[in-house]
Amino acid sequence: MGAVHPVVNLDRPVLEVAPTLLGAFVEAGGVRVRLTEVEAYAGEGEDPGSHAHRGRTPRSDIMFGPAGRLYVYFTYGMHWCANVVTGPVGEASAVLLRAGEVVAGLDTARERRPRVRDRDLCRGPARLATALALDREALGLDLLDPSSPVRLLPGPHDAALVRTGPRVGVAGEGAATPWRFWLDGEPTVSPYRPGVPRVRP
DNA sequence: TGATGGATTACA
DNA sequence: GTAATCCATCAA
Repeated sequence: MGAVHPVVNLDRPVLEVAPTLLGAFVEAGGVRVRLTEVEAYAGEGEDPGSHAHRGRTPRSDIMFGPAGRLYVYFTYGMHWCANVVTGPVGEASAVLLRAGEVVAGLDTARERRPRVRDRDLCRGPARLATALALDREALGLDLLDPSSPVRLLPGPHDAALVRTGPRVGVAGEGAATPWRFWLDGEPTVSPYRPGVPRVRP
């Protein structure tokens, strides 16, 4: 069964779910993070920036599964990034956890990310995954299961502070959609960097 | 089977 | 500004 008290109903369109995750907590590896920045990624054919754009593959498979699962992927040969799967089974979508504020387990987070200021501990998707010790081991975990090693917990959400804009690092058609959401005034929100358009020789 | 480039980060 | 550094995906 699903969660007794889901933080939000994740089994809805990703664009509705994504902004409501701001202010919620993710807890893993002894660290709790308050989410300040996320991005929505939709499914097959709808979103050129999505891993599921070209349909179901071994990697994107989990995005087609039930909402509330953790999707972690490896990129640039060294980094892990974490997503929350959303929407009904058969429809691929997920929310990338881009940044947050460490609100518990600060010492542990500092050990995992030495030599950076506290506000930079989770300021970026791969940094957030590192601070929470998320990697392939966490792929597919149920975030709504209270006994899960990685959990999504309700937190105060102020809709008036939500801002939107284009996603970071997404180029091409997918760059036009303002599917990045963040909380205004939060120092932990990552700096914006436009996607580099793919150039053909 | 080989080529390509990435939802990034740290450091010069 | 650019090196680091695997692997999913795709073309053949």
